[in-house]
Amino acid sequence: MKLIFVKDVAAHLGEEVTLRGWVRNIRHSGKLLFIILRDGTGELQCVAFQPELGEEMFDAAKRLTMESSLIVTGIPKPHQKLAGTFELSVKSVKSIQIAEEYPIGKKEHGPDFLLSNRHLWIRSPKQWAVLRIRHTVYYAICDWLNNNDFIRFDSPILTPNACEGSTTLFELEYFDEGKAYLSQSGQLYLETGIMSLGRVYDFGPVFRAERSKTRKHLTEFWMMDAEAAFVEHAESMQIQEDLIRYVIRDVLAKCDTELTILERDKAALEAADAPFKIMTHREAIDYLRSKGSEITHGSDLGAADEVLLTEGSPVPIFIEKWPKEIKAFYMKRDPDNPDLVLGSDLIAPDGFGEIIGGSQREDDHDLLLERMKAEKMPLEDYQWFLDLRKYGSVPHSGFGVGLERLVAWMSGTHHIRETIPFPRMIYRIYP
RNA sequence: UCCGGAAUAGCUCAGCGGUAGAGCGGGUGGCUGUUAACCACUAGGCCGGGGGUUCGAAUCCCUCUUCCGGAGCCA
Repeated sequence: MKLIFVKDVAAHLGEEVTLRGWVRNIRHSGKLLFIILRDGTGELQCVAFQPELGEEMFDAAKRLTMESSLIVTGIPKPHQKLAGTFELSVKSVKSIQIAEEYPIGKKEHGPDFLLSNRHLWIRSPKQWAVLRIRHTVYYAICDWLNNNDFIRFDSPILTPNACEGSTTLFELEYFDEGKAYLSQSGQLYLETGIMSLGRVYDFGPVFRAERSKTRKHLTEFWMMDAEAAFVEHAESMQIQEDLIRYVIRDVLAKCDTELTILERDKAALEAADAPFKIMTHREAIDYLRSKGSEITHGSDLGAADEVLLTEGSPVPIFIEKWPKEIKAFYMKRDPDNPDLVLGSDLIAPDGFGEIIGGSQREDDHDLLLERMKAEKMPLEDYQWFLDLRKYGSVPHSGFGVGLERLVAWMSGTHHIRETIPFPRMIYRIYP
């Protein structure tokens, strides 16, 4: 009994093999029975013929229901109807458990029902495909960083203070130390890491207690923050572009089946693997106004503006040099214009929105202190951060990639809630 | 938090003043090539909760609850 996975059937044609998995669907027509088996690596049609299986085993196999678990032995052969694919000629079927009436049917379902059944929904082909793309994107990011001298430097999730001070944090009691908060970004800690390791990154869940209710927001999401010493603004954007283009190529190379299941336009992804556009914030506003937007200079881009801006652009667009008022305290002033900061947002095509936020950091102690005072930040909580500007300060830059948004773009998934196994949103914490 | 929309069978929906419907899923039977298989039969309902209007309400009005979509904030 040779145990194999569905993905490997092509290598075992004509040879008796055993597979284990679940029933995606089952059909029978008299003495013929078709079981669509899935095992995590793929799907395989298993064909059982009553005279070959014997009446007893055939009748037992007919009692399998959708999502029943089973062990099936047979011989892989070319599919009789679909050229280029394979099917299993069944010798024996053994059920492990007969599934009860499965809640998720073959017809469409509403999002509320599916999210309430997320623990089962993840078995569906599109969810399977998205989660596999998530895996590929995650490791592509790590691969690129590891190959470009970045060292993994895990930042804490429990923190004594806010990173940027702007967004609402989840708060909890921390023994006798008072309040602690769930991290919304590991960035400030990463800035300490570069003074030891040169280039560092972290990758983990971060938390925002904002009452955001859009297809681009979760309260718990995964972010990769990278930070590099001696890297200035323009070089940082180049690093971001190289990283994202590597992810695109890796997803195209490894996830062809998944992209097909999701009906993702692969040519559009291929086209995105080209030099990214760079616009200043001022240029972006001018462009948007020329296209009919009501946006004014000095304002942040709304969701509709992001769509309008990237319309017709095959590649993502960097928006750089933002007004200092609407960006975080730690961003470095533009030496050519003190009203601007050397920050950039990377906007993905097709309305998938901002996938990276990055900037060169303020490395001058006094300018940083002045900015923190202006923001009325509790300075005693940030002495360690200010220390970095006292002991060998260097120019440095960093950026944060939102994993789910990147996966949404790669997979062509409209709503970010499908790009993480168990999405956390303001009105949903189950399952 | 604000602005829209929705709630009817397990699921997706139709019905929009006059006896509660379909498809899928479930059950029973039929079929040797099915692809969300097909065919026949069958079970399954406090029409989201509360209040009103009416001879009569799933249907009209008020209210509450829940969910969805969008905005803002951001990745």
